[in-house]
Amino acid sequence: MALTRARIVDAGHALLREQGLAGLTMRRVAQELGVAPGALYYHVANKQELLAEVAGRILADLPAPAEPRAAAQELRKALLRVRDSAELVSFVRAFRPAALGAERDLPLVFRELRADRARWAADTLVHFVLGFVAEEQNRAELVRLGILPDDGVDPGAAFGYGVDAIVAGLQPPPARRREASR
Amino acid sequence: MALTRARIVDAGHALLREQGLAGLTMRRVAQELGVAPGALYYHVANKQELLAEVAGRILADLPAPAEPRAAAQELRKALLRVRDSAELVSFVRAFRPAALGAERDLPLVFRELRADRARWAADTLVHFVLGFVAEEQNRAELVRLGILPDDGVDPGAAFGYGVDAIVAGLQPPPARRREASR
DNA sequence: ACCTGAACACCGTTCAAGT
DNA sequence: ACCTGAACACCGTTCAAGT
Repeated sequence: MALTRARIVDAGHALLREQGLAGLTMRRVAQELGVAPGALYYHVANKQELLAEVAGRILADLPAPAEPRAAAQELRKALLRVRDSAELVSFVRAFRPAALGAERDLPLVFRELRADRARWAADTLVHFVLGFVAEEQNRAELVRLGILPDDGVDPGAAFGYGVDAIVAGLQPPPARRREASR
Repeated sequence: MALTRARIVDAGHALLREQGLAGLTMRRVAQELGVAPGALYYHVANKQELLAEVAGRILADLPAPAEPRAAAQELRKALLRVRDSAELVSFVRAFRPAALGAERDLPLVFRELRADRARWAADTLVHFVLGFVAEEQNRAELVRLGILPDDGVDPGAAFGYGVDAIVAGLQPPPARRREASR
């Protein structure tokens, strides 16, 4: 079975899901594929490039956003499927600005709300989601390591509260507001 | 000069400021202090504990928040003084929940706005700030490495836009709203 | 073209031994 | 009590050499 870029990304994706960012090393990817570590560098320039590719996989099958609150919920759901993914996506967003999955189309949704600042509005919501889920996943890792007890609290309610507030605040200014929620 | 916990944290803080998270290693901290790496472990349990202490330093001299928007601006300003600090603070928040600096007092500010959900409201704002600044700092690191060109765009305006929207959305529900901004 | 073997310059952490 | 020296089990990346 030939070593390909796709197989390397698959192995990286699986490793991230199962072991988190600490378990996603070039050497382990190589081991998983039964090749020497150096072999990876024939198909991938460096670890950063692999991480970018894996981040793409995580957001690949996000449904096209129809409404901001649903989009935020879907984004969180996709992130929670893979350990440490919020941190990774934040990192990759820094050099692939907003070209990730259906998150890319979020400004289109906000265009109807406020055509002037659709990009800023979408980024505001996304930054909240990433900040929220990053902390959520960091805590989950600490619980897994036995450093923190599982307090059994579901963060979903706090998340929904934040999303509702932000989407409400992103509506056009109070002066000419029409159908705030729907 | 005796090796103390405080001197170790100082060295870690300096290293983070100057070299970022990648430059903050136990071995470099030891080198900076002229001791063997193992010596650190007599004063600090592990790297994680050192990171938590450094995060405390970063937020130590935040002014007490009087108003949400000012608090968000101050938090961003404090974070931007130290490379990679948003990621670090997010990590530390996961196991020292909201015990960091004056950020701790933010719920008090929101209590006047909506006593019911002061904690969630404060966290919503903080998660946005951390998500925003994390991406901002990740981008800055990539520019420093020459991987990304400096596009010269000031993120301050986008940040202010997001903060304004979120704080507006965090007001009590539209039905009984009084003096939304002041 | 594609991969191996071996190396280089690093990591965090532990621990016997010294003082 | 406090620190050194040396080791252990790792990293990402490079590169001559093989096929």
